Amino acid sequence: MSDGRTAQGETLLYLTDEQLRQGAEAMFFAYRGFTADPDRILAGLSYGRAHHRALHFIHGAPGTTVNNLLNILGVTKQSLNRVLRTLIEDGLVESRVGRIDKRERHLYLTEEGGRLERELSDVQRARMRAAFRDAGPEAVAGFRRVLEAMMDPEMRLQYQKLREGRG
Amino acid sequence: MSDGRTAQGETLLYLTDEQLRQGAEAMFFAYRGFTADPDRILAGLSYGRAHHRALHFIHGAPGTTVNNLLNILGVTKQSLNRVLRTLIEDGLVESRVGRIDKRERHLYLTEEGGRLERELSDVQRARMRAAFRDAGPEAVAGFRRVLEAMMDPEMRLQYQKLREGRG
DNA sequence: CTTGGAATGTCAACAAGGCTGACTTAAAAT
DNA sequence: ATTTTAAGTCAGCCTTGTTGACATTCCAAG
Repeated sequence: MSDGRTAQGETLLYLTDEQLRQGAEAMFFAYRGFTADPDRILAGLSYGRAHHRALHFIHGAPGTTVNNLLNILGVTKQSLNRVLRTLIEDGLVESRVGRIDKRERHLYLTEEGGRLERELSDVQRARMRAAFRDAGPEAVAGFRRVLEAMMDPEMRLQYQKLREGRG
Repeated sequence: MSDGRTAQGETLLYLTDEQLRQGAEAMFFAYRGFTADPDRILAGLSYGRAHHRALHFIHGAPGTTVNNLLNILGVTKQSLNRVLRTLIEDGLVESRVGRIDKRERHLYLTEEGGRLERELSDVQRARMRAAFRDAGPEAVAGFRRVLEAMMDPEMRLQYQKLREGRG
């Protein structure tokens, strides 16, 4: 309907509205699965998905500033601050004043914060590992190529920067 | 780290913790992109993502019951009811009492509801179409294989049932 | 026919986690 | 000296999820 030349051959068959619709539903259901396991753990503490995301990215880029984290997460500072404050109060995250620029706060996981981050990412990785194993290496390459193409350009930059920063 | 045999060869290289970590981040950033365009439209209308999801699945399975929708969306009936009520009040969704079982309510999009659903899915499909086109058919096949493997088994059943129901 | 259970709807209360707007403090940059 | 930036804070609002309690309607089994 939207481009009117779906029967042109195999090369375009995967771009029919029905295929795109299935892709959207796959994203919806898969994302639910993706977050389900960490969510179960977090429900027992008094934390949520937002805390998990903060722990995840602080773990991945120790010493990151609040502003940098803000850009990665794409939320307001008020929203992030609420989450960050509880994590600092509970001793999961440490906030150090910058040496070069003393306005900045650099964020690090404490030992306890590292433990929770690991617990959360372990269950999430377990599911992803199983999915990757089931689907095979070529499917995984395609999975990543499509997801990267689906990101907003700015988010794609953030994503690539994180990858480079770790190798 | 978690399984200790990452250097065994190419076949397992894609299962390193770092690869899984990147997969998780790709999911996070891509899902943001996936929802960004419909969210922008909804923000102007006093509706949210929950309304979009309801419209989407009613469109895809006209006449579905409330209970069926509940299972697909995975939320409580109270939560769905709040969303559904506003959509019905605003004339976007019609709720018909079942003929065979009069306890059931069958849900249909009105003309206006269909219009909004199309507007939302058009922008979402546009992004997905571009991503699929950039990534290529084989990547798309892999994308779907991995997402399907990532779902909870019950959700995978729902997903497959929806696919069958439409061909 | 009565009763139990299922499907639906509704009310109230609550929490997480988004948002805006206004404002402060400290430090860097101009 | 002034302006801008980074961070934090307070207050209030919205969406969307949750529980729990309860009413209604209706099918089906006893």
